[in-house]
Amino acid sequence: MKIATWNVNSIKVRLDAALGWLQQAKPDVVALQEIKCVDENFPREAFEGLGYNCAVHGQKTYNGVALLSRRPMEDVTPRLPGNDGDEQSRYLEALVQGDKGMVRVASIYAPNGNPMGTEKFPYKLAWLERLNARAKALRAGEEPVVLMGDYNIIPEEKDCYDPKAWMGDALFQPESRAMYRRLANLGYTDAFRARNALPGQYTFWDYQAGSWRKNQGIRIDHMFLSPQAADRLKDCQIDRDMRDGDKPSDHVPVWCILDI
DNA sequence: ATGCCGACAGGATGTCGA
Repeated sequence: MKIATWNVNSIKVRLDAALGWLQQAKPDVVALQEIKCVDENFPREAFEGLGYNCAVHGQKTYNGVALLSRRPMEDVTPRLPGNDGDEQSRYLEALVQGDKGMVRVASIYAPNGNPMGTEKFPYKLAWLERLNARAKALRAGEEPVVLMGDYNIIPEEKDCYDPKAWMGDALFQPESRAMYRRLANLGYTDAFRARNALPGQYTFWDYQAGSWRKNQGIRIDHMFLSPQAADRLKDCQIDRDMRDGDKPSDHVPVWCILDI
């Protein structure tokens, strides 16, 4: 089973690129982030035309997450528990049937947290705290779980082109990096790092300053696997070529193969 | 030190992203 995550930075602008990528990459399940549209405006028919079911937790202008799946989805649940007053659409969970068993998946768009010194950074940490609690509850179920998306966390120095340039940024604060480690300490595996230890493996390159041309990127899109999912991990890679296409997103897809 | 680019809402240009 091939499972992928991609921050598309507007599904409206990225629709043609997404349809082309789906036909070439042929994932079974896809988590999308930053769809930037309300549920009614999500281009369901286009994805259904390629054989995908859609689950959408949208929002006007900002944020918005979705799940695509060839197999029907069950237990479709938007929002992270822990703060009913949080209006931002950043989390969507569902249960999917594989050939050999079930897998629970979540599309995650963690807050950016910049600029430092504003309320945005505490909001980021509080949101990640809620994600940690959900991850802990799911781990207790001892089932295959994939928590994937844009975490807005640079885990280590080798995950960015110039650590000094990111020192003052919310994505590289010790508190942010600690939240990544806490997921690992719960028993979740960073699927990409389980397969590839090299530095310079990025998932995001800024539109500005020729970042892509100079390969000045960061790795912030992650797939965290519960122990039962990690046991079945066969491969995990970054579709970096997608940064080269026509009207590219600033993020590229990350995918893994699970024997499920 | 800041903007660079791109998307959005709306109909000019400010907000946001990372």
